[in-house]
Amino acid sequence: MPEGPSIVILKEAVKQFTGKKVIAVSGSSELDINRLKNLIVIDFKSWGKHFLICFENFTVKIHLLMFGTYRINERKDATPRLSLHFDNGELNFYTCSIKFLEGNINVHYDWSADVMNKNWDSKSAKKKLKTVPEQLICDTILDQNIFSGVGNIIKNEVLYKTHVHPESLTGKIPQTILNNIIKECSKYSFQFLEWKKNDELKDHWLAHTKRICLICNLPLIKKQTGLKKRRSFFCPNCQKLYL
DNA sequence: TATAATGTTTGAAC
DNA sequence: AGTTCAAACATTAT
Repeated sequence: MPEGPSIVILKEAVKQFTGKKVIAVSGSSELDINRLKNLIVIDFKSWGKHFLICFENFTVKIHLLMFGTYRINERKDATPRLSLHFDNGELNFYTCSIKFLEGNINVHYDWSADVMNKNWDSKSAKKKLKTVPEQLICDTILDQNIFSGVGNIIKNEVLYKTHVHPESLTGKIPQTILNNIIKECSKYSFQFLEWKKNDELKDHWLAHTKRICLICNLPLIKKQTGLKKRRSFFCPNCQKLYL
């Protein structure tokens, strides 16, 4: 379900509750979620895959992990982890991780790391890349402190589009190529957003889950790569291995 | 039907 | 002490 763009869709979908008071709270969360009752939602934000419900003195951080879902003004046939009721509707979250972040939200996040944030800073990402030259690029791209919001699908597509082998060493990739990877991580996330909204995301996949390279017609390799051991789909012929 | 997958944290084991 | 790795949390498409 959730890479960064999916959380942006969620954020846009709940705008109707901004400025509204929470009139009822329920859910299976182990946290003291009753503290939300009668509080006013100041804002909804996101940082990569984190969905943030901001109140005056603290923020609720929701992470959908791999299988999390939500419903707006609807319910699933399951117990919500968190359910918020407003006078104009309800917001239900299922199978997610919930945490409280105390105080000013800006203290908790580096907004420049989020590839979809207006403060996204590619130069800052570039500096961070320089600190991990020995790391495989497939792991580096999934590092949420560098490319917050980028998930495994985006990783595979960006590496295919930039012709870089996922097992390349970050520090051995030429600067121009690295710049292109950084740019694509953000650019592809916004394309992902539009395609997802139109329910046509999979139609645009060039490498992810694919078997044949569109460029050379040879079979793509499917392999768990890097320390993160996430699956990569790549063409060893068209994607250069930098070592 | 069994498997694997858009993810992350935690804590045991080494 | 640093690393590596499995477990845990589930759900759903193939």
